[in-house]
Amino acid sequence: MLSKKTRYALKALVILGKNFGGAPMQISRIASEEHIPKKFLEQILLDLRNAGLLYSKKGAGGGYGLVKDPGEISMVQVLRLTGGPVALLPCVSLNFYQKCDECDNELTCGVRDVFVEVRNATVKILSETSIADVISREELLIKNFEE
Amino acid sequence: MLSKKTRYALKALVILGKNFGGAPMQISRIASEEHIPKKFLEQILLDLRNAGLLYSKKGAGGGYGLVKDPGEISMVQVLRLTGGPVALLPCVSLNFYQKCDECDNELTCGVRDVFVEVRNATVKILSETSIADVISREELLIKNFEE
DNA sequence: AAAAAAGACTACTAGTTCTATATACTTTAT
DNA sequence: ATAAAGTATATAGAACTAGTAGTCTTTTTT
Repeated sequence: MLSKKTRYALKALVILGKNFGGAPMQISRIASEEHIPKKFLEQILLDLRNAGLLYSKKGAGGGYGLVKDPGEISMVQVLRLTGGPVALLPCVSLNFYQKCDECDNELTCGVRDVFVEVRNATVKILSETSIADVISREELLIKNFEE
Repeated sequence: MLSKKTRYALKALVILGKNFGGAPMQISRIASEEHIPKKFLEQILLDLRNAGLLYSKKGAGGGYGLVKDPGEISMVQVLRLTGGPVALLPCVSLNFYQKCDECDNELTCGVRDVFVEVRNATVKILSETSIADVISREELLIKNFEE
């Protein structure tokens, strides 16, 4: 399961993606539109800014905006930034690897082998999907929903 | 990430799968061979027994064994039994569904749409892979490893 | 220059979940 | 009878998560 932090980050990036090119957007606005606790969102956006995904502007009329085009930000990147390992086992994670201490030899572990496959499938989808893709999926869903 | 409970359950089922048809296997033996805390494993095996996957025999010479052929037990079944939702978002889970409270309309949520795809890919792999498959993968890995 | 708007940063707490252990009990084989 | 083994429940400790609070800094507006 993804943490709320990751979920909120994705939601925020989507709304900022829709706003890309416009004036910076305030934390409080994002928080209220997406029903995210404001103080929590502050921390998350700060992380995303420190990671170079967002710029920020202080003072009146300030706020946050995407640095890059939403098409250049992949979902997998967001998951990793916000601390969510993609893999289901630590011994299978590319970015948060940890040896399973109960395992004698992970190279011959059948369970691990299966979860390598799962991770590959997941990473494929999440690395091929950008924030821009999420936005266009959303538009499509809304269109179909209204019919 | 899967819980240790799920990991241990998978490991135990694999070793019991290798033993399928033989005499029941004691908890303490499984625990020591797989480096799993014995008391913790007790609880896990009990759950798997109550779910109908294992039989147990009390008293001297007792222990646990698989009820069904290892080819009939899928990995996804084990994950669900041991409480691990397969999906990365609660609103996407088939067996542990929960509404995302920050979401206005999940039918038009683009983020959710992507994670439905991820879940489908994961469930496909994990439902097509049985304990018997894990065992044969393991044999293959050992063969390749020894070369 | 003052005030207000907005983000930056750090610390903390409450709650939950996970992992593991402890204790007492029941059944079965010898 | 005794020992081997599973059954069942309770509980403790650790780690993590989510969220809150407070203070500081920067920028704009008046």
